[in-house]
Amino acid sequence: MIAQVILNSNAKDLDRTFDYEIPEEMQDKIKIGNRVIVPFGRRVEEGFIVGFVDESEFKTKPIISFEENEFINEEKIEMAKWIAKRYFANLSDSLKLMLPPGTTSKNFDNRVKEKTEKFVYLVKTKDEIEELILSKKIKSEKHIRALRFLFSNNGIMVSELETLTDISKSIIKTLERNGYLEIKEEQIDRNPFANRAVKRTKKLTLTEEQDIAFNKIKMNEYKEYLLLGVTGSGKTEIYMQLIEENLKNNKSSIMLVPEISLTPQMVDNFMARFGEERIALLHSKLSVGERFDTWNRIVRGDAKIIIGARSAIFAPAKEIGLIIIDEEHDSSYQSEMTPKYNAKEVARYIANKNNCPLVLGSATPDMLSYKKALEGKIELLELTKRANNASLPEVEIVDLRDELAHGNHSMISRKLKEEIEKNLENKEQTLLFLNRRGYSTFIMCRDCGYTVKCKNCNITMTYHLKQDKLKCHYCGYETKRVTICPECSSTNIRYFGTGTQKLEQEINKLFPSASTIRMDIDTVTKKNSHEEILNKFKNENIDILIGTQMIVKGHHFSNVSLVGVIAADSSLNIEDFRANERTFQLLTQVEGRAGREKKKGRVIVQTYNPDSVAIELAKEQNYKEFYESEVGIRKQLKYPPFCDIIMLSFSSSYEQDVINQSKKIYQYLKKRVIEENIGIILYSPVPSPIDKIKNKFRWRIIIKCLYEDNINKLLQDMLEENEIKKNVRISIEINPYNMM
DNA sequence: AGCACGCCGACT
DNA sequence: GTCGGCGTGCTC
Repeated sequence: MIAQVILNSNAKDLDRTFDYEIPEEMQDKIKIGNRVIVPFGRRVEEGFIVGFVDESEFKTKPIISFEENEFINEEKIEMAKWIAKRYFANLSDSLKLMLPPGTTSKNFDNRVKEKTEKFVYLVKTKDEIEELILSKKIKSEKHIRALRFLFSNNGIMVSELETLTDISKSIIKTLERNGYLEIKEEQIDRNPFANRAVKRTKKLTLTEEQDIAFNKIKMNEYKEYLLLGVTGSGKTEIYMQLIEENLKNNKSSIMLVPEISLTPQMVDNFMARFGEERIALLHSKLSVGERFDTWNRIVRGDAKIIIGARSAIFAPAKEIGLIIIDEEHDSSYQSEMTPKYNAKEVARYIANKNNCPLVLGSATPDMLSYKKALEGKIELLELTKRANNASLPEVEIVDLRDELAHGNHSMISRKLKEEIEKNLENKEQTLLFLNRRGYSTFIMCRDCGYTVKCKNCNITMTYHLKQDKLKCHYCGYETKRVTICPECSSTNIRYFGTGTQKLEQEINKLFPSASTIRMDIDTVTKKNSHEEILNKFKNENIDILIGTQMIVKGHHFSNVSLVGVIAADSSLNIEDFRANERTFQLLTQVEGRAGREKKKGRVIVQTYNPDSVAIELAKEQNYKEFYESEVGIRKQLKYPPFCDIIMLSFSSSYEQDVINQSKKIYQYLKKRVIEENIGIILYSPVPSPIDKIKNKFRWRIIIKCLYEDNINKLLQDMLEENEIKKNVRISIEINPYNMM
């Protein structure tokens, strides 16, 4: 017997099986999915057995060693093949999705131990690291890249030495030897959800609407449901009771939530209902060791309730009986890293194979989901009332053009100012939402129009007040503040646009006695500070919380009675066909934060486009009407939900190579499309909206079509039949959310 | 992806 | 003469 092995490598040339002889003593023990060590050329590689054949046309070498792997079986291999094909990824990369992240490595001895206790701190600030790199003391590109990667977590890297790759280890050791960084070992508890004592709760009585929805969902049958419910309508209670139902059948449930709403508050709810020991929580802040432990609890069947972000869909659950996707419209379900899979599509695949229901929940569904619901392909379940009888908040739209006309040039309209004052008087809390971080979003010379751009990326740099620096939000590059225009030497430099930092400053000036706290990526960095900020806001009764996206998802603030949206237009003016949809979704979410308990909430939405349909309809959370108004445009312009968008992205350090490569591919596609009369809309290659990021030039080809087997075949052929220059990277994404 | 082979220039 | 640059090709 011969074993077919997929090597643990992401090289394109190695994306196929290699045959190996099975030594006598392994014959009856070795199985599909086993992790093996094999000789390869004159080195040794790690891989996984994906099949057996009787004989091989190659002269085979024997497997060196094998190890049981509970996470991979024939089903998982089949799923990995499906993913590799559908999303144009390596089989090896797709297979890795089925393993706890960070547990594959070149060296067997490096693998994670079940309990990891020692952590390594590399104590240096990001500034010091950049300085070090600039000083040219470290010459190797590899070392620099590794350093940047290791320190991407805001200067302090926390990791378990055991889990680092050999290369990283040796780099760290070398750097330490030369005194460039310090290593400290310490034992800490890094899981924000560990050891939380929560009082157990019992299930609530469902409202009539909830009860109807709940009873329509049938277990043990593959079917898709769309739970459309206004914010605060009690979708979570339905999820919990479905999970309870599924537990009675002794089956596992997977619930996906956007990473950002995987908050301690939400988790407490589930732990209080089901008990910590039955829940497996998968989120990005878990260390490799913790993740490994959690996967083992799942594979052993100890934890039958799996809650996590996108990648939790690959958890090794035993007998899946229910999949829930909360906030199903959220962009985080589309992976931007290879394999660029969509968790909703994967969930559908898994639900189908396991013959179980798939429940999609949202107040503002993806237009495709709602279209399918209207067509009867998904069963629509509706919740139109808020569960605790709270009324929807009172929303007022303020026209900022009016403010300007009345000489108010500040970010806070007179109405919003008035309402904040009222709240301060009544000792109620206020939430201010602005979808931009930093201080000023761009810096321009008033005399010649010069704007400061990042030297690595073709975008404007954002000014950050606290560090007094300009930052690139794409690559993290920082530079000093510009006081003299490098083009015309003028000192008439102006800072335009506003971010959360400036807003905070302005609020402090306007309301000197009010206490404020800011939450955005710049203040949420360490493992717990997300929760710390929210706790502080709640417990210390801070008057005003200022923040970006992250304050709007899933939080429940009982004393917040006023929400201010500083600039509703910021998501309206982006160059993306989803601009209206995003604005509607965001506003609906934000408005849902106001007055979720007894008090009636007030929302002030500031905008320069008060007539925008998205803004107007979000006021009443009128999803259906919004859908009706938007669907016509989508149909006319051939956008989702009427067709799929395929984005072929080309990037390279050499501009001419990207251009030539994209043109060559375009010619190939055009020829095939004409010759074979394939019904797609193929656009010529153009530079991406941000045409340079991290010193890589970026071009793209957009295709509009229904993504079916023949299109997949066309693109697979394209990759196979065209010689692609080594320095050019091609990536294919189906229905990307980020079109920049 | 590694790693060796091999073909050319440069240098103790 | 040999050391070392990186283009090419192969790994079951």
